[in-house]
Amino acid sequence: MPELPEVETVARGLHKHLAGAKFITAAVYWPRTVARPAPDELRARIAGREVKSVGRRGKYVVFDLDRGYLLVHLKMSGRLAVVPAGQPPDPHTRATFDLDDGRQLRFRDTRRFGRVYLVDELEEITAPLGPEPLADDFSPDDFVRLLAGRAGRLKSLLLNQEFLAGLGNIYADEVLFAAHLHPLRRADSLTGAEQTRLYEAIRSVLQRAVASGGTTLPDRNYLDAEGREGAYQNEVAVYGRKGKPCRECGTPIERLVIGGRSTHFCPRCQQ
DNA sequence: AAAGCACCCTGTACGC
DNA sequence: TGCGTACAGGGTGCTT
Repeated sequence: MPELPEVETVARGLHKHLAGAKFITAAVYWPRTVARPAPDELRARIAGREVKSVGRRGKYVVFDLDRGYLLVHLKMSGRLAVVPAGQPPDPHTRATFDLDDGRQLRFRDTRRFGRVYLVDELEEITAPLGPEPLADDFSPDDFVRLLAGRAGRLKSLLLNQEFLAGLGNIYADEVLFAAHLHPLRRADSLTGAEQTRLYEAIRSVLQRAVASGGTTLPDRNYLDAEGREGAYQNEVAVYGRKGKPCRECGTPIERLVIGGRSTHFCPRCQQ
């Protein structure tokens, strides 16, 4: 499931291959994949657009074009890859973008939840997003201010992209374990020390996961732009480990559902 | 502000 | 072996 570290890894891989490349046309095989504008209009407007750089905002892959932005949200199963000219089509391809050198950017997405956007201004899509947790200027004080007045459960809050951009179900659970905080804790009940611990956990878990190239679980729903697996699955402490011993204290990991999302935690380490 | 839920989808795990 | 069903996930939109 692509979250911040996976999207970051994909964006870096794409930047390597696409910086300076020029689109000539696009094809849309599943119309709903293109959220805006209409698929026909996207095809017309992408022609001649050059990729200045590829980056990330929250869980969106952002193609910074010479005019406007192409954004892709991978959701559950989306994958982006650049393939050589003439490569035979593969299953679940929802949209393709032809480059003027013959190569092709492909968007595959088995579950069809992923979305593509072509907009003039980045903010048209990213305005509701909270801050970037790994930004250099995201300070502990910023985080404390963000928490102020939040009465919800920590797990739900971490998943809220308007609170903080980029965490998904896996890393939210990993962050709470690293911070030794119970997922059902109310955000406004944290002591100063706990707020700091949570801030540090968010930063360190995400940094380590980016350094590992993300998490590829056994379902292999995530592969980077080059088709490689991540390595952070080897460091996962709680996610998907229900019943297995906590790596710190040996207590069996428990699972409960919060806000409709499965949540994994150590009942001893996260009181 | 927060919580709960249906919805969008499909591959997979499970029970019979 | 083969079938049907439940479930997982991120995000949106709706209701309470």
